[in-house]
Amino acid sequence: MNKTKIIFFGTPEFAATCLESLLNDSDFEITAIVTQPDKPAGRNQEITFSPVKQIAVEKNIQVFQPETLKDNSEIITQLKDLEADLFVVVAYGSIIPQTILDIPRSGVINVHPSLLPKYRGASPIQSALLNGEKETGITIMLVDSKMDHGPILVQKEIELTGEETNDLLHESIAKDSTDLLNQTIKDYLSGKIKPYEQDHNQATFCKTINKSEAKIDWSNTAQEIKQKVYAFYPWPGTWTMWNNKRIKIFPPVEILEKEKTASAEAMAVKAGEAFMSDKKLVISCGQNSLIIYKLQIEGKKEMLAEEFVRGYKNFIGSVLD
RNA sequence: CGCGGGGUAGAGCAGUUGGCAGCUCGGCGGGCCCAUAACCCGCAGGUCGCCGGUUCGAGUCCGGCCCCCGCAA
Repeated sequence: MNKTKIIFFGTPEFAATCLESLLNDSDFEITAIVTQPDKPAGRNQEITFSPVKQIAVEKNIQVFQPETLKDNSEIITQLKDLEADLFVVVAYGSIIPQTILDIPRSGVINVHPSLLPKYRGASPIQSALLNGEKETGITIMLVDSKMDHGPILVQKEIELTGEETNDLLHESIAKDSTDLLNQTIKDYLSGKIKPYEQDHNQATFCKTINKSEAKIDWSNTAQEIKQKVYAFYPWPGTWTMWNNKRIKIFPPVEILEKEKTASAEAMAVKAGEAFMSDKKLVISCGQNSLIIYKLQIEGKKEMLAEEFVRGYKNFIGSVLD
Protein backbone atom coordinates (compact mmCIF):
# COMPACT_ATOMS: atom_id res chain seq x y z
CA MET A 1 0.00 0.00 0.00
CA ASN A 2 1.26 3.41 -0.91
CA LYS A 3 1.88 5.92 1.80
CA THR A 4 -0.69 8.65 2.19
CA LYS A 5 0.89 11.92 1.12
CA ILE A 6 0.03 14.65 3.56
CA ILE A 7 0.71 18.37 3.67
CA PHE A 8 0.54 19.62 7.25
CA PHE A 9 -0.71 23.08 8.20
CA GLY A 10 0.07 24.17 11.76
CA THR A 11 2.06 26.54 13.94
CA PRO A 12 2.25 26.17 17.76
CA GLU A 13 3.33 23.42 20.10
CA PHE A 14 -0.05 21.73 19.96
CA ALA A 15 0.30 21.36 16.20
CA ALA A 16 3.89 20.19 16.53
CA THR A 17 2.78 17.32 18.78
CA CYS A 18 0.30 16.17 16.15
CA LEU A 19 2.87 16.54 13.38
CA GLU A 20 5.35 14.34 15.22
CA SER A 21 2.74 11.67 15.62
CA LEU A 22 2.02 11.71 11.89
CA LEU A 23 5.74 11.52 11.16
CA ASN A 24 6.06 8.46 13.37
CA ASP A 25 3.39 6.56 11.45
CA SER A 26 4.84 4.66 8.51
CA ASP A 27 1.52 4.82 6.64
CA PHE A 28 1.97 8.56 6.18
CA GLU A 29 4.42 10.69 4.30
CA ILE A 30 4.61 14.39 5.13
CA THR A 31 5.60 16.02 1.87
CA ALA A 32 5.54 19.61 3.10
CA ILE A 33 4.42 21.81 5.97
CA VAL A 34 2.78 25.21 5.92
CA THR A 35 3.25 27.44 8.95
CA GLN A 36 3.13 31.10 9.96
CA PRO A 37 6.08 33.33 8.98
CA ASP A 38 9.01 33.65 11.40
CA LYS A 39 8.58 36.51 13.83
CA PRO A 40 10.72 38.34 16.33
CA ALA A 41 10.23 36.91 19.80
CA GLY A 42 11.86 36.86 23.19
CA ARG A 43 13.79 39.48 25.09
CA ASN A 44 16.10 40.40 22.25
CA GLN A 45 13.45 40.20 19.57
CA GLU A 46 15.29 37.42 17.82
CA ILE A 47 13.64 35.81 14.83
CA THR A 48 12.11 32.56 16.00
CA PHE A 49 10.80 29.51 14.13
CA SER A 50 7.39 28.15 15.02
CA PRO A 51 7.49 24.75 16.81
CA VAL A 52 6.14 23.14 13.66
CA LYS A 53 8.86 24.69 11.51
CA GLN A 54 11.52 23.52 13.94
CA ILE A 55 10.45 19.93 13.41
CA ALA A 56 10.26 20.38 9.67
CA VAL A 57 13.77 21.77 9.57
CA GLU A 58 15.10 18.87 11.65
CA LYS A 59 13.43 16.35 9.37
CA ASN A 60 14.33 18.14 6.15
CA ILE A 61 10.74 18.69 5.14
CA GLN A 62 9.87 21.46 2.73
CA VAL A 63 8.45 24.53 4.52
CA PHE A 64 6.02 27.15 3.22
CA GLN A 65 5.49 30.34 5.21
CA PRO A 66 3.20 32.56 3.15
CA GLU A 67 2.14 35.90 4.60
CA THR A 68 -1.28 35.11 3.20
CA LEU A 69 -2.91 32.22 1.40
CA LYS A 70 -5.60 34.34 -0.15
CA ASP A 71 -5.18 34.86 -3.91
CA ASN A 72 -1.64 33.58 -3.59
CA SER A 73 -1.33 31.89 -6.96
CA GLU A 74 2.30 31.06 -6.44
CA ILE A 75 1.70 28.89 -3.40
CA ILE A 76 -1.42 27.36 -4.88
CA THR A 77 0.65 26.14 -7.80
CA GLN A 78 3.37 24.82 -5.53
CA LEU A 79 0.91 22.95 -3.32
CA LYS A 80 -0.83 21.46 -6.33
CA ASP A 81 2.46 20.21 -7.74
CA LEU A 82 3.06 18.17 -4.58
CA GLU A 83 0.00 16.07 -5.41
CA ALA A 84 -0.97 15.45 -1.79
CA ASP A 85 -3.72 13.03 -0.88
CA LEU A 86 -4.72 14.92 2.21
CA PHE A 87 -4.18 18.19 4.07
CA VAL A 88 -4.11 18.08 7.85
CA VAL A 89 -4.72 21.38 9.65
CA VAL A 90 -3.95 21.84 13.35
CA ALA A 91 -3.91 25.38 14.77
CA TYR A 92 -2.48 26.89 11.62
CA GLY A 93 -3.33 30.41 12.65
CA SER A 94 -5.38 31.78 9.80
CA ILE A 95 -8.29 30.91 7.54
CA ILE A 96 -7.53 28.67 4.58
CA PRO A 97 -9.39 29.77 1.46
CA GLN A 98 -11.55 27.40 -0.55
CA THR A 99 -9.18 27.44 -3.53
CA ILE A 100 -6.61 25.72 -1.34
CA LEU A 101 -9.06 23.42 0.40
CA ASP A 102 -9.97 22.11 -3.04
CA ILE A 103 -6.43 20.95 -3.81
CA PRO A 104 -6.02 17.55 -2.05
CA ARG A 105 -7.97 14.68 -3.61
CA SER A 106 -9.14 13.23 -0.29
CA GLY A 107 -9.99 16.45 1.49
CA VAL A 108 -8.80 18.47 4.46
CA ILE A 109 -8.89 17.23 8.04
CA ASN A 110 -8.76 19.45 11.11
CA VAL A 111 -8.17 18.79 14.80
CA HIS A 112 -10.04 21.16 17.11
CA PRO A 113 -9.71 20.92 20.89
CA SER A 114 -13.35 21.32 21.88
CA LEU A 115 -16.62 19.47 21.53
CA LEU A 116 -17.86 21.17 18.39
CA PRO A 117 -20.14 22.93 17.73
CA LYS A 118 -19.21 24.38 21.14
CA TYR A 119 -16.20 26.69 21.28
CA ARG A 120 -15.56 27.31 17.65
CA GLY A 121 -12.69 29.74 17.21
CA ALA A 122 -9.23 30.58 18.38
CA SER A 123 -9.04 29.74 22.09
CA PRO A 124 -11.24 26.71 22.82
CA ILE A 125 -9.16 25.29 25.65
CA GLN A 126 -8.56 28.54 27.48
CA SER A 127 -12.14 29.64 27.04
CA ALA A 128 -13.49 26.37 28.43
CA LEU A 129 -11.29 26.76 31.51
CA LEU A 130 -12.18 30.41 31.88
CA ASN A 131 -15.86 29.52 31.85
CA GLY A 132 -15.43 26.73 34.38
CA GLU A 133 -16.73 24.02 32.04
CA LYS A 134 -17.15 20.50 33.46
CA GLU A 135 -16.07 18.87 30.24
CA THR A 136 -14.43 19.61 26.94
CA GLY A 137 -12.94 17.42 24.25
CA ILE A 138 -11.41 16.87 20.87
CA THR A 139 -13.16 17.01 17.52
CA ILE A 140 -11.66 15.71 14.30
CA MET A 141 -13.54 17.01 11.32
CA LEU A 142 -13.46 17.89 7.66
CA VAL A 143 -12.73 21.51 6.89
CA ASP A 144 -15.17 23.62 4.95
CA SER A 145 -15.11 27.30 4.14
CA LYS A 146 -16.48 28.47 7.49
CA MET A 147 -14.51 28.45 10.71
CA ASP A 148 -14.73 25.12 12.57
CA HIS A 149 -17.95 24.43 10.74
CA GLY A 150 -17.29 21.23 8.75
CA PRO A 151 -18.73 17.73 9.22
CA ILE A 152 -17.51 15.74 12.20
CA LEU A 153 -15.55 12.52 11.85
CA VAL A 154 -15.01 11.68 15.50
CA GLN A 155 -15.18 13.26 18.94
CA LYS A 156 -13.64 12.41 22.28
CA GLU A 157 -14.87 13.83 25.55
CA ILE A 158 -12.58 14.95 28.36
CA GLU A 159 -13.77 15.61 31.89
CA LEU A 160 -12.56 18.69 33.71
CA THR A 161 -12.11 18.86 37.46
CA GLY A 162 -11.54 22.61 37.74
CA GLU A 163 -7.91 22.08 38.73
CA GLU A 164 -6.46 21.94 35.20
CA THR A 165 -4.06 24.62 34.09
CA ASN A 166 -4.04 25.78 30.50
CA ASP A 167 -0.53 24.57 29.71
CA LEU A 168 -1.00 21.06 31.06
CA LEU A 169 -4.43 20.70 29.53
CA HIS A 170 -3.02 21.74 26.16
CA GLU A 171 -0.33 19.10 26.50
CA SER A 172 -2.68 16.35 27.53
CA ILE A 173 -5.24 17.17 24.85
CA ALA A 174 -2.47 17.26 22.26
CA LYS A 175 -1.32 13.83 23.40
CA ASP A 176 -4.85 12.49 23.34
CA SER A 177 -5.24 13.89 19.85
CA THR A 178 -2.30 12.10 18.31
CA ASP A 179 -3.51 8.49 18.22
CA LEU A 180 -7.04 9.65 17.54
CA LEU A 181 -5.86 11.68 14.56
CA ASN A 182 -3.75 8.93 13.04
CA GLN A 183 -6.50 6.35 13.39
CA THR A 184 -9.23 8.69 12.19
CA ILE A 185 -7.30 9.52 9.04
CA LYS A 186 -7.01 5.85 8.22
CA ASP A 187 -10.63 5.11 9.01
CA TYR A 188 -11.76 8.08 6.96
CA LEU A 189 -9.65 7.18 3.94
CA SER A 190 -10.83 3.59 4.05
CA GLY A 191 -14.44 4.71 4.26
CA LYS A 192 -15.07 3.32 7.76
CA ILE A 193 -16.24 6.69 9.08
CA LYS A 194 -19.14 8.67 7.72
CA PRO A 195 -18.84 12.40 8.40
CA TYR A 196 -21.93 13.97 9.96
CA GLU A 197 -23.11 17.55 10.00
CA GLN A 198 -22.71 19.66 13.15
CA ASP A 199 -25.80 20.98 14.88
CA HIS A 200 -25.16 24.55 13.90
CA ASN A 201 -27.90 25.91 16.19
CA GLN A 202 -25.80 24.85 19.17
CA ALA A 203 -22.67 26.64 17.99
CA THR A 204 -20.75 28.93 20.35
CA PHE A 205 -17.66 30.96 19.54
CA CYS A 206 -14.56 31.98 21.46
CA LYS A 207 -12.38 34.92 20.61
CA THR A 208 -8.64 35.18 20.67
CA ILE A 209 -7.50 35.74 24.24
CA ASN A 210 -6.95 39.43 24.75
CA LYS A 211 -4.14 40.36 27.08
CA SER A 212 -6.19 43.14 28.61
CA GLU A 213 -8.30 40.40 30.23
CA ALA A 214 -5.26 39.15 32.10
CA LYS A 215 -5.41 41.75 34.86
CA ILE A 216 -7.27 40.57 37.93
CA ASP A 217 -10.39 42.43 39.00
CA TRP A 218 -10.53 41.68 42.71
CA SER A 219 -14.22 42.58 42.83
CA ASN A 220 -14.92 39.40 40.89
CA THR A 221 -15.70 36.24 42.84
CA ALA A 222 -12.83 34.07 44.05
CA GLN A 223 -14.15 31.31 41.78
CA GLU A 224 -13.99 33.53 38.69
CA ILE A 225 -10.50 34.71 39.53
CA LYS A 226 -9.30 31.17 40.10
CA GLN A 227 -10.61 30.13 36.69
CA LYS A 228 -8.76 33.03 35.12
CA VAL A 229 -5.50 32.17 36.89
CA TYR A 230 -5.68 28.59 35.63
CA ALA A 231 -6.92 29.43 32.13
CA PHE A 232 -4.24 32.05 31.54
CA TYR A 233 -1.28 30.06 32.84
CA PRO A 234 1.37 30.53 31.68
CA TRP A 235 0.17 32.87 28.94
CA PRO A 236 -0.81 35.67 29.15
CA GLY A 237 -0.61 35.19 32.93
CA THR A 238 -2.92 36.82 35.44
CA TRP A 239 -1.56 39.79 37.30
CA THR A 240 -2.36 42.61 39.67
CA MET A 241 -0.66 45.84 40.69
CA TRP A 242 1.05 46.61 43.99
CA ASN A 243 3.30 49.60 44.71
CA ASN A 244 3.33 50.43 41.02
CA LYS A 245 4.69 46.99 40.29
CA ARG A 246 3.12 44.13 38.46
CA ILE A 247 2.64 40.93 40.42
CA LYS A 248 1.79 37.73 38.62
CA ILE A 249 -0.34 35.16 40.40
CA PHE A 250 0.35 31.51 39.58
CA PRO A 251 -1.57 28.29 40.14
CA PRO A 252 -2.39 26.69 42.40
CA VAL A 253 -4.74 29.01 44.23
CA GLU A 254 -7.39 27.93 46.66
CA ILE A 255 -10.75 29.42 47.50
CA LEU A 256 -11.25 30.37 51.14
CA GLU A 257 -14.85 30.83 52.14
CA LYS A 258 -15.55 34.08 53.92
CA GLU A 259 -17.33 32.46 56.88
CA LYS A 260 -14.14 30.66 57.81
CA THR A 261 -12.22 33.90 58.05
CA ALA A 262 -14.88 36.01 59.72
CA SER A 263 -13.35 35.93 63.18
CA ALA A 264 -9.68 36.83 63.04
CA GLU A 265 -9.55 38.46 59.64
CA ALA A 266 -12.73 40.51 59.77
CA MET A 267 -10.54 43.53 59.13
CA ALA A 268 -9.96 42.51 55.55
CA VAL A 269 -13.16 43.61 53.96
CA LYS A 270 -11.93 45.48 50.92
CA ALA A 271 -11.67 43.51 47.71
CA GLY A 272 -8.01 43.17 46.88
CA GLU A 273 -6.73 43.49 50.44
CA ALA A 274 -3.96 41.10 51.45
CA PHE A 275 -3.97 39.36 54.83
CA MET A 276 -2.62 36.28 56.55
CA SER A 277 -4.83 33.44 57.63
CA ASP A 278 -3.49 30.24 59.10
CA LYS A 279 0.01 31.27 57.94
CA LYS A 280 -1.16 31.55 54.37
CA LEU A 281 -1.32 34.58 52.13
CA VAL A 282 -4.92 35.43 51.31
CA ILE A 283 -6.41 38.10 49.06
CA SER A 284 -9.97 39.20 49.63
CA CYS A 285 -12.22 39.01 46.57
CA GLY A 286 -15.69 40.24 45.69
CA GLN A 287 -17.04 36.98 47.01
CA ASN A 288 -14.90 34.75 49.23
CA SER A 289 -11.11 34.98 49.25
CA LEU A 290 -8.21 33.43 47.43
CA ILE A 291 -5.24 31.69 49.05
CA ILE A 292 -2.08 32.43 47.04
CA TYR A 293 0.86 30.03 47.07
CA LYS A 294 3.09 31.22 44.22
CA LEU A 295 3.62 34.65 42.78
CA GLN A 296 6.18 36.79 41.01
CA ILE A 297 6.88 40.47 41.27
CA GLU A 298 8.31 42.06 38.14
CA GLY A 299 12.08 41.85 37.92
CA LYS A 300 12.21 38.87 40.29
CA LYS A 301 11.81 35.16 39.91
CA GLU A 302 8.70 33.29 40.78
CA MET A 303 8.61 32.69 44.53
CA LEU A 304 6.57 31.15 47.29
CA ALA A 305 4.03 33.45 48.89
CA GLU A 306 5.56 32.94 52.36
CA GLU A 307 8.99 34.00 51.08
CA PHE A 308 7.54 37.01 49.34
CA VAL A 309 5.72 38.16 52.45
CA ARG A 310 8.88 37.72 54.52
CA GLY A 311 10.81 40.16 52.39
CA TYR A 312 8.15 42.68 51.39
CA LYS A 313 6.99 43.56 54.85
CA ASN A 314 4.36 46.18 54.10
CA PHE A 315 2.55 43.88 51.70
CA ILE A 316 0.16 42.49 54.27
CA GLY A 317 -2.64 44.96 54.82
CA SER A 318 -2.17 46.71 51.50
CA VAL A 319 -4.81 46.68 48.79
CA LEU A 320 -4.03 45.34 45.34
CA ASP A 321 -5.27 47.14 42.30
C1' C B 1 21.68 47.86 19.62
C1' G B 2 13.17 47.28 21.23
C1' C B 3 11.75 49.27 26.80
C1' G B 4 12.60 48.30 32.02
C1' G B 5 13.77 45.90 37.10
C1' G B 6 17.41 43.03 39.78
C1' G B 7 22.19 40.10 41.74
C1' U B 8 23.96 41.68 49.92
C1' A B 9 24.00 34.97 55.23
C1' G B 10 20.55 28.60 53.40
C1' A B 11 15.58 31.65 51.67
C1' G B 12 13.08 36.48 51.04
C1' C B 13 14.53 41.57 51.67
C1' A B 14 16.77 46.56 53.92
C1' G B 15 21.19 49.35 53.66
C1' U B 16 19.89 57.02 54.25
C1' U B 17 24.72 62.45 51.89
C1' G B 18 30.97 56.79 50.87
C1' G B 19 32.70 55.71 57.57
C1' C B 20 32.64 48.74 62.04
C1' A B 21 27.21 44.89 56.92
C1' G B 22 21.39 44.60 59.13
C1' C B 23 15.85 42.60 59.34
C1' U B 24 12.36 38.45 59.00
C1' C B 25 12.35 33.20 58.24
C1' G B 26 15.30 28.85 58.35
C1' G B 27 19.68 26.13 60.82
C1' C B 28 22.35 24.88 65.51
C1' G B 29 22.40 25.11 71.14
C1' G B 30 19.68 26.03 75.55
C1' G B 31 15.05 27.33 78.31
C1' C B 32 9.60 27.16 79.18
C1' C B 33 5.66 23.45 78.64
C1' C B 34 1.77 17.43 79.47
C1' A B 35 3.13 19.02 74.56
C1' U B 36 4.16 22.03 70.05
C1' A B 37 5.43 24.07 63.74
C1' A B 38 3.86 28.52 69.60
C1' C B 39 6.90 31.55 73.21
C1' C B 40 11.88 33.17 75.71
C1' C B 41 17.54 33.29 75.66
C1' G B 42 21.94 32.47 72.96
C1' C B 43 25.19 30.83 68.64
C1' A B 44 26.83 30.06 63.79
C1' G B 45 26.27 31.63 58.69
C1' G B 46 28.64 37.20 53.82
C1' U B 47 35.18 37.67 48.82
C1' C B 48 27.98 42.53 49.19
C1' G B 49 27.71 38.70 40.93
C1' C B 50 32.98 39.34 38.35
C1' C B 51 37.14 42.69 36.79
C1' G B 52 39.28 47.37 36.89
C1' G B 53 39.15 52.78 38.45
C1' U B 54 38.43 57.16 41.99
C1' U B 55 39.31 57.60 47.51
C1' C B 56 42.61 57.68 53.75
C1' G B 57 38.33 54.51 53.23
C1' A B 58 33.53 51.65 48.28
C1' G B 59 27.69 47.28 49.23
C1' U B 60 27.38 52.65 48.25
C1' C B 61 30.65 56.75 43.16
C1' C B 62 32.83 55.75 37.72
C1' G B 63 33.96 52.17 33.47
C1' G B 64 33.67 47.19 31.43
C1' C B 65 31.78 42.08 31.73
C1' C B 66 28.61 37.83 33.37
C1' C B 67 23.90 36.05 35.08
C1' C B 68 18.38 36.34 36.43
C1' C B 69 13.69 38.51 35.51
C1' G B 70 9.11 41.92 33.93
C1' C B 71 7.12 44.34 29.37
C1' A B 72 6.92 43.56 24.35
C1' A B 73 6.44 39.52 20.47
